[in-house]
Amino acid sequence: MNAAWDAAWQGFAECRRCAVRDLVLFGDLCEPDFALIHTPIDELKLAPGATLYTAGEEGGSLFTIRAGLVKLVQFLPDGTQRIVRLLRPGAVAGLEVLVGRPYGHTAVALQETEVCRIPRTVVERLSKETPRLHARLMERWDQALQQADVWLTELSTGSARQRLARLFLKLAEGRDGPVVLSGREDIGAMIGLGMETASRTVAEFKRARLIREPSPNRFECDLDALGEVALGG
Amino acid sequence: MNAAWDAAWQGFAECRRCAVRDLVLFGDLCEPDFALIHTPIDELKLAPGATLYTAGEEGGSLFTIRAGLVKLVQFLPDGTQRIVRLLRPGAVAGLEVLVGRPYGHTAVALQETEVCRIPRTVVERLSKETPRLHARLMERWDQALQQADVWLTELSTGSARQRLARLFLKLAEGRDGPVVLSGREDIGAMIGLGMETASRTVAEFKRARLIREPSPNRFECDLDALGEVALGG
DNA sequence: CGACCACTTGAATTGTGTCAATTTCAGTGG
DNA sequence: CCACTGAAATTGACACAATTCAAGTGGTCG
Repeated sequence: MNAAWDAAWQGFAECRRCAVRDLVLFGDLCEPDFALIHTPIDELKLAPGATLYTAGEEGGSLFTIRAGLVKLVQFLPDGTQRIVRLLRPGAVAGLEVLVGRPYGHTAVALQETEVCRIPRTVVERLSKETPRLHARLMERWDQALQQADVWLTELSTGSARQRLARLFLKLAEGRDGPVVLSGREDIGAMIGLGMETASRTVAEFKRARLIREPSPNRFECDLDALGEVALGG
Repeated sequence: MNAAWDAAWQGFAECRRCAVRDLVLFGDLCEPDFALIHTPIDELKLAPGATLYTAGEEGGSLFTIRAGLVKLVQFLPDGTQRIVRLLRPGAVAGLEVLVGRPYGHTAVALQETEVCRIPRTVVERLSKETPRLHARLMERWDQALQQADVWLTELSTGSARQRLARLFLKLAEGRDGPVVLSGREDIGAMIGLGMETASRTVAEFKRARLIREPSPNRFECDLDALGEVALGG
């Protein structure tokens, strides 16, 4: 199954006029730089559950997330899966292709998601010509690394209640709408717990009115109360 | 307490003649590039337990590890600490200074360790002039990120026995001598377990002859047997 | 309507955390 | 030389939290 089949092609990107350009990779480029982009940059739209790429694939492209939410999944020797990171708008997926590695994770959309597919060659070419891109690239590496550390210290440490509370806080931060997820299984895979424990703890939070779930997998959170739980227990 | 006090100054580095140059950051530089290094690069020697830098410090330098072993520690809100990564020869510590962030961790030597202190300005200057350094830098970002993922999936998942087995395997890989560590507390902090559980599990491994500890904190490992435990339970 | 799927809930089991007592060992000073 | 001290490691007992297995609920879609 080719990953591209999951994605609907939306058109060629006009980076120059991109609405979220300063969020993403090409924010600092100036007019002459754009002339260096010779390979088309596709805009893709992913339905929830669609696979962007699969671990082990030799990837020719990296992706900037324009809208939505993407999970990076890693499979353990015993078959179970663990969600290693979440990518939100502005983040970049597949940076590892820049060092010649195959994709290290499987990337799956959790919501309606829009991405730009940037061929590796484009980044490499720009990288040689303009130093402006370097800063952005390093910021993205740093972003990813910082998030990895957070997941280890905050989402893989402490009791189930603490982890779940921190997860909701993370997902809610810098956003006003509800937190949208994709099921109990994924919640467990993010905080390193079994599905049943995740379900139980979510139910408990609902009873305690820390969260509401007006429609399936859409959560409204009481941030202050969750903050208490995240620390205390 | 200044972190520099923990370190003994060894001299100015002669990068051109560095014995491990191709391991580290400047492996691809050619003769004219070295002329661009105007700020001295110090060589430091750290005793076990010495602090290289502290989380939150505004760091002016990054460090390449020439020999030894360094832990990156992050402190949790409740005061406990978690070891997020280990740096072995060839790795780079403090990459975050390149994006203008203060150090994100506290870096502490676990063994006798040698490092080179490279001022941020040197890297930035070289970065502007030669693209050869970029590839190396990205490799190091990638290395760190990959290790972060491994720690999450292999050292923070599964039973205490599995985690400990995987830890020893990780530390033993690509090396022939014994695995040298710094105490049970640290073992626990690496695999996300309490000190008592770490101690108990180490004792159990010794009884089962999976490991031997001929002198304190030096471990000889039966890799095959540990491999079994890492998977099965 | 029945099949299927995700979620919920229950009960028993196991593992890990916690608190506390004890041992070992290296270092210090009488 | 030996008794003291303090730090790190070990061990035991107990409580509790999470996994596991299993049964049951609720919804959606053919």
